[in-house]
Amino acid sequence: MLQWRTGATAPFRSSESGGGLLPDVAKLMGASVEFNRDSEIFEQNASVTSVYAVVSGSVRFSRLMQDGRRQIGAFYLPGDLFGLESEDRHSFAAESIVNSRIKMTKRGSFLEAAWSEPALAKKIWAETSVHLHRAQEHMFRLGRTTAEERVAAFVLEMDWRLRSSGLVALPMPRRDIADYLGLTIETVSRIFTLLKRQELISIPDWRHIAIRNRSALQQMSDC
Amino acid sequence: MLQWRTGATAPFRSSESGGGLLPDVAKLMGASVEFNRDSEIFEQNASVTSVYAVVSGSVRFSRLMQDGRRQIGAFYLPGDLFGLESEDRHSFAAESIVNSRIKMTKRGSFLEAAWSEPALAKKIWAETSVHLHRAQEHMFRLGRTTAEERVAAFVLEMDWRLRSSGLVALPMPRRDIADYLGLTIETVSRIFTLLKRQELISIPDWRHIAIRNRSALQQMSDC
DNA sequence: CGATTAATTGACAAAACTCAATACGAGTGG
DNA sequence: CCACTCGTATTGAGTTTTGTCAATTAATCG
Repeated sequence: MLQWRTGATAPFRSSESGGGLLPDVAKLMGASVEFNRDSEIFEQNASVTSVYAVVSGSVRFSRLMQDGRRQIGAFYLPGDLFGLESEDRHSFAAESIVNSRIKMTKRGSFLEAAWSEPALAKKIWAETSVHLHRAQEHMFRLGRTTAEERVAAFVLEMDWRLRSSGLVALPMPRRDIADYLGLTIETVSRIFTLLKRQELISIPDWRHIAIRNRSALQQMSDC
Repeated sequence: MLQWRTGATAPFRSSESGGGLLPDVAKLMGASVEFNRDSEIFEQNASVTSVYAVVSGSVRFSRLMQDGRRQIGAFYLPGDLFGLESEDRHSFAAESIVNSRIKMTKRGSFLEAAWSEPALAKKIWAETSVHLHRAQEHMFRLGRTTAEERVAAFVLEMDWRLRSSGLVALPMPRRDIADYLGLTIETVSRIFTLLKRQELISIPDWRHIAIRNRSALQQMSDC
């Protein structure tokens, strides 16, 4: 069976801060572990023990309510560091969406190493700051944009973050997309169909979106 | 004229991480400056120059779209540090909601001091991590909860963060509440009226909310 | 090739939004 | 001190967007 991978086993790279962030940090990470599709990396409310980095595959960072409503706070893709939190407990869970290779290190030793060297301390902080920045962007989307704008932005975000210039191989099912965008799967599906009819995208199969009119998508998603 | 203040001029305190975070950081901050009601502390897209701390008053952290839609990403209240970002440009603006006293320091010197001392570096990171945590909480609210749940959570959040056990003096108008919660002012107003009719709160005047049934509010807002 | 899971489509319902009217309150001037 | 004005909040009526529930279609996996 062909293992599903989101892009190649990419070298570490920070998506927003222009490269060069993670190579140093990567030295602090331990050996990599394979997580199967849909397996839990850490549970919601579990105590924080480790820091993680995605080598290949992809991870959803999600939070569940008692009644089953779920919000995905982020997707972690190859090159992303995650689980780097100062709190004692995770307020979101992390699950591998597909078979994924994840590097792990105990948080304590990771941080001790980090604080001992100013340049590294700065990078750890900058990484957290990037995550904060992304969370704020996403918050903005969830608060103030239409379903159409969210889906358009999602396609562009995935294209950018997976570095898949034009043909996006989505590692996640519609359910995850919906829970990320604060919509239902039905709405996501309808908007995909709409964008297809407007010839902004095409959908060769469920897991691929091809961008056919990038500037129109950008205009639609622009904030 | 009586100046509007959100609680007393409180000593620094970190809301989530149990106190003791900011006293050390406060030493790094410069002199305080008074910002008038509705004045801009930094603009959206402005380059990042400084780090700020609220001494008294309150600040909204907001982002505007071309067509006028606005999302408030956070409210900063006495004791909060803000503007601590690794990016070069602000993607949100910061404006004082009421007359506010703000301490400021150049980011460069602040960070240099921080990195030179591991304990301090750790606190700076932890502070950013707290902001990240709040952003994720808020993201969850915006994505997956009803108007009623958002408003209930808002009242409790303000009560907690302003340490106003039961009688909340809201520093911000309905427009800001709405833009924070991703709703319209009409919806916020209707929900306040609803909560009042259910006797969960009372509204002595526009700027005050009295909590009358805390556990019911908690249940309503609970995630 | 059939069974199972995931995605799409359709019809209808509900939540929140828009636009308009009204009420309230703070501040100002008579 | 009272009346007037202006900004803000509330309330109401009707619309829109998105959600819900059900049926159908398309992939995937034995």
